[in-house]
Amino acid sequence: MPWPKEHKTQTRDRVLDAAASAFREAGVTQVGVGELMRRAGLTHGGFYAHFNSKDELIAEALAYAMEDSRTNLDRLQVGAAKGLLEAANAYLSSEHASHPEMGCPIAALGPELTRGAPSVRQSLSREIRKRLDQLADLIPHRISAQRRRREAAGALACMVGGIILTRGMKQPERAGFLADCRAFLAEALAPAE
Amino acid sequence: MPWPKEHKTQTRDRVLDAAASAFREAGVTQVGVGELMRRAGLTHGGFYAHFNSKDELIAEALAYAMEDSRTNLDRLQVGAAKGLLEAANAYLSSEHASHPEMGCPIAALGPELTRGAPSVRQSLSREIRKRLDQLADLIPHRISAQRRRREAAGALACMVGGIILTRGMKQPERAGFLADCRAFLAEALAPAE
DNA sequence: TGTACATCAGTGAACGCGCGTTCACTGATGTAC
DNA sequence: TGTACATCAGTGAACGCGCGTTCACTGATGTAC
Repeated sequence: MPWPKEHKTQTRDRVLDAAASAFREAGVTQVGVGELMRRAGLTHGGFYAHFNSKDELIAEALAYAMEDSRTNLDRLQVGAAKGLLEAANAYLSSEHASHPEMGCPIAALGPELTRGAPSVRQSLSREIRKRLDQLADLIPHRISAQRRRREAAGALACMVGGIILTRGMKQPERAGFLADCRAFLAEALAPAE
Repeated sequence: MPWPKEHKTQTRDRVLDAAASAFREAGVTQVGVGELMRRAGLTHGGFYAHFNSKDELIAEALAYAMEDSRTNLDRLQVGAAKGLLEAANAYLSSEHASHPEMGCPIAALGPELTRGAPSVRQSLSREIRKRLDQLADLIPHRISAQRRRREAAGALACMVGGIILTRGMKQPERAGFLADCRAFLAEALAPAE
């Protein structure tokens, strides 16, 4: 083993990290393999020593970005989410709206990923299910499972749609719209918790 | 005037119509000028007699698609929307989820358009504002304007996010998730109307 | 009514460019002696 | 300790391809006589 054993893994992770950011920032189709390798400090030719195809990278970068965005959103409320509404409030923040490259990949790339390769769609559906389960788990377990599932669905839809719409608006309107989304959810989720 | 005066307008509309469908189906970056002209029964070279650039077409196709999707969604509930909840139910339908090419362009292309040219972003923000106003207008006017605005915001976020998430899921899970979103909104909007 | 003409919608070759992928290679590394 | 070596992570030229855009042209059309 002529190289330190972790060396290749570390390089691969650097590419994955660069991809997760760049994709969320500029879109999956707009960012090329060459650009990603450059961001990772390498040249384009080495890419295929780490991934079989760009599609394989996209599928993996999605899972990586989901984990990354969860960490970043948790940090926004200093400490892990105590409830569904707190998680939604951190998600529906101006910080999140203005930093897609650190945020939720479903909001940044959802529709584009839906049109992607089967492996990408597979990864997307798994990540959505995971996120829904995580959110449902933030609701007190004395509430019925059916109701928890429904509230998680409605809240996640509102969160993803809210951030996407905010990013489509001009600056002065954004904060008010986000506040409206948060207030809407606060009222919708109030009776259940 | 060697050609019928409406001839050029009609051709232009055919390109616009083809673009509105193709973009929503496959994404703005994935559909080329050549493909669009082919769908309109023409060759690629003629494109620039009708539009200054692909970006200009995208901006116009967005407005065209918004109008088209409103017509299609109205048809889903046979006759115009009587209230915000009815509009949301038509929007959060399996038909809409499985036919992006006829549906809401924000759900199909939102994030991609946000990264587009200034003219595209301009068009997007105008269309979002318009849609919000239309939805707020579906709420009885005895309700305060502030509350109507808030409910329109929350509902549209939930609608857009709901369809995007549904499209990211595998087939067996979709119907249940859509039903959850509709039930969530039915409860959230109930007290206000 | 029939013909010559000016208009201009649409054609298709060509442009420079960047994409994803392949592959023969280079050269930094840890190991063996 | 010092040197020769095998390994393999990373390099960069090359591939075929499709993109958005330009432009000299063709040919269908309504009009003028």
